[in-house]
Amino acid sequence: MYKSELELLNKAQQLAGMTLSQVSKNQDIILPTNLSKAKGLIGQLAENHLGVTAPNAPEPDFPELGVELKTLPLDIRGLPTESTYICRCHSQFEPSWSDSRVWHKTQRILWLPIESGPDLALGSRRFGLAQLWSPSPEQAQQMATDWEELMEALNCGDLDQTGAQHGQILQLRPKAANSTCLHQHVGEDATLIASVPKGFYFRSSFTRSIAQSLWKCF
Amino acid sequence: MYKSELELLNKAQQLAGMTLSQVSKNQDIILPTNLSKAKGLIGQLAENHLGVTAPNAPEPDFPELGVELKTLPLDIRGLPTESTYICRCHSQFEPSWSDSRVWHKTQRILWLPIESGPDLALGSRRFGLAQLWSPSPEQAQQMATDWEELMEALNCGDLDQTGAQHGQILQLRPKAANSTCLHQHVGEDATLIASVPKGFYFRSSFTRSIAQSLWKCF
DNA sequence: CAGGATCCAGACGTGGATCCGT
DNA sequence: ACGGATCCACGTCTGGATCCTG
Repeated sequence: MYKSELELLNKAQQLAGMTLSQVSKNQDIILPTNLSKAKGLIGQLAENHLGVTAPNAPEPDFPELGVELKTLPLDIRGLPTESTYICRCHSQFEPSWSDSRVWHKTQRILWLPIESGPDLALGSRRFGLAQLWSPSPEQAQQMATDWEELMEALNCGDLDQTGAQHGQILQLRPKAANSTCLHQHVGEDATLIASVPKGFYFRSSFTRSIAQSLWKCF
Repeated sequence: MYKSELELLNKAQQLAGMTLSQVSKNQDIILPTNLSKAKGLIGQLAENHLGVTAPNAPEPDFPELGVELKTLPLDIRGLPTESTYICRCHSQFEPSWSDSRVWHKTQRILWLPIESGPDLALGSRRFGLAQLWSPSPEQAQQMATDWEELMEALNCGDLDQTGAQHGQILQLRPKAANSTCLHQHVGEDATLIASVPKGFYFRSSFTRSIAQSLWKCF
């Protein structure tokens, strides 16, 4: 659909200053009073605006450009307070970092800021100025290290070493309908290990540093 | 749910003589004028009547008994005119016939006859007398041979040898939303092969022979 | 009329994230 | 404020088979 990153960026930057009320009206969508029962709504409004064709695919949102779209909720200080979901962790069939889903999803990201906070009515929240981003070489190196350590711990069955405490940039967190869900995976010695399904996330400390590097000039 | 085959059989035989109108009314379901846009309807009415709990599971409909439910449409002569779907063919992770899904689905079948034919209004079609069935030793042997030949051809990439012409009892046929769907599978030398997703079926000639052996005495 | 093509309902899985107790 | 727990939308897959054309 998009022929270049610039075309995509221009389209995304159209949203700057628009409220969720305006954007949802354009799409004939009625906003709920809060996000508790519609946690992915803002991301989907953004996807709709940009014409993402295969929202649920295990590839970047814009496969032809290799670009992934992420909304980035910012509090009144202009900083993210939450971690950012990247993708599921399956632990199997991922031989190396450079073939991993995490890497493919994070090579090139279109960050779309959105005002957030418990006291801010949904309809009046405004989008900010979208920006394209890639990890710096140092960041990419640290992500690789985090990923390899977490994957090795998983594959060895050291579930102790896979908690949300581990990893400097990446962390593993539960990713399931609820804590009763179990996912089986195969350990190094072919034993079966059951645990709650997990996903890779950017730590909120990392998304905070990204927000500062991108928008501190304003 | 059912404690014995006999209990299940009794429940299924309650349907004998009942029309689709009656059965669908009991379930508050409105019949369409024909099956072209609801091809699985009769099977679902039967499942509902018998209280099948996990209709989409890759196991028999009554796991505690190892029994699979199949409706069997019979024309005015009392013979099936169509093949009977068994299960999908994935070609991988199925080391032997006795561990195969085909075998697990066909060891023990509860056949539920239903009147059929293009000139017979849906609502007036009647169920027949349900009967339990297992393949004879000779039939089981032929099914094993068919399965092994088809699976080997698939795994060698000899797609020519996997058409609906092949197999005396079993046959492979397309099983997909449409012919544009592709399924990747891994050949013996780890090459990737793409083809339309396929399913295992009983040939109509085989279901005809079953119908005769079961009901010729009436 | 054999064999390839197709259709629906409902379960399941993935991507979208935020919620909320300690 | 950390980190475990949870919620929605919707695309995909599976099981239910019959349709339909050469």
